[in-house]
Amino acid sequence: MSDPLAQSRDTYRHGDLRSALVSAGIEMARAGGPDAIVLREATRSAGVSPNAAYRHFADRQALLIVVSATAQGLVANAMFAARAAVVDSGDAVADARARLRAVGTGYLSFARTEPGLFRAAFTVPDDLSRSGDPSKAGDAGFTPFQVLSVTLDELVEVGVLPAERRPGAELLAWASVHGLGMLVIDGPLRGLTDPMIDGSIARLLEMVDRGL
Amino acid sequence: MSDPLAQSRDTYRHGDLRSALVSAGIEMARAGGPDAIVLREATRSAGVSPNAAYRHFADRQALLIVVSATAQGLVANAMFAARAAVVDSGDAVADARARLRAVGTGYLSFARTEPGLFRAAFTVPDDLSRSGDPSKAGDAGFTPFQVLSVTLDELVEVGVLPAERRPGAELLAWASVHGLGMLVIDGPLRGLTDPMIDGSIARLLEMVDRGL
DNA sequence: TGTACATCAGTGAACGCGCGTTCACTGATGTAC
DNA sequence: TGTACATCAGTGAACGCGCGTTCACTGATGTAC
Repeated sequence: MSDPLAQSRDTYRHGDLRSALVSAGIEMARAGGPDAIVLREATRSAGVSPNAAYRHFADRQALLIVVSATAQGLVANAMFAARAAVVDSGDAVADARARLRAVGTGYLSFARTEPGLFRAAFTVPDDLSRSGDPSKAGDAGFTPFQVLSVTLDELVEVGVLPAERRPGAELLAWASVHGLGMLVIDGPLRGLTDPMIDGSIARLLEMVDRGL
Repeated sequence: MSDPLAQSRDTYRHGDLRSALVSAGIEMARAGGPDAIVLREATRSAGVSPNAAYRHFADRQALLIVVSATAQGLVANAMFAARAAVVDSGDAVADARARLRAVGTGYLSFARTEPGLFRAAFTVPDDLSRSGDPSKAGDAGFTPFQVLSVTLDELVEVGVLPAERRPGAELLAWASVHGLGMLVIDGPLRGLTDPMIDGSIARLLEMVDRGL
């Protein structure tokens, strides 16, 4: 538009096709979850021929994995932001517990406002062995798992969580919150009203706090 | 084979095409989850033309809903059986708690041994308003939700669970266990070894028991 | 008991669809001399 | 500074695929008289 030299080269030498495809994938996932990620559609919205995608991804699955990792980064952002929004009360114990609740709330808010991305993030072939993988980190550089981890560490430091119960505690907290998310966005609890969901979240987080 | 009159009539007047399609759907879901349920494949395995399905189901989605309900019945069976397998110790309190753990264990055993059916059961458009729907009941006539409910009721009767915490307790227990199941079969915890999973299940159920 | 007939569970053929992926290619770019 | 050339990100065309769904139909069955 501004550069007279750049004419029929808009698609040739796209510039950053890889990330354009990932962005398109994210938008498709947002709208319909991981199954809605369509390779051809991604190339279409990048203004490129269908097979151009194969310069950057081995196949559809490869794109899907990157989109999933990116979505995990977005979840991490939401968790991190919710954590950061907890204001210091001066009571270290209360604050640490409030931060754990905030992390859970952030996770579930994300699930509810972006169910498609949530499912894309956590419903794709890939395992915990890579849960520290930087590709899944958000802006702050943490993965969802790591945000939860540091929050639990603080509970130990502050003396709320006995050190011997700390190992593996991520799984317990994560499972509870994740299950509620899945039941609510994709499962049999889909019919719950917002206030009912809010109430359930609060009670669930209480249960985790008490039971950890 | 035995009846000489029944020759070219094997497909004409199939007899019970509807349930043959549901059975085929169950097998497909078993192998690959709800997305693997293919209408044409169901008619193929029933030995019938593709459009014959439309005599019994409005569309693919209608079959899917029935298959999902059937799968929920199978989950209910697993939960009920696990519950029934708890032997009376004479200590009513201990027994009630053991039954809750058994229900959770049964649920997660099902998830692990039949991940495809598990996902078909709980990942399909349908909501809690129908969670008492008989179509989702197993052999004993209970839905998964109902098996959990009666088990929680017993905890109240026995005095373990304060009555004021009873309402909505299903959601808390269900969410925790469901989340672990999803993370393990379909999510980032897929890489966990069986012993690790067993350990997590035990700890999760402890947490629920303590936190409810 | 026998016959006419309505019912309705199945057939056969076709539709439009869009997907993922492969092939041999082209031509703009950056690099070595 | 200019030229030859290798690189490699894109093109264009095609493939095979199987899906869900609709249409007008047929003929076995059960029912009414």
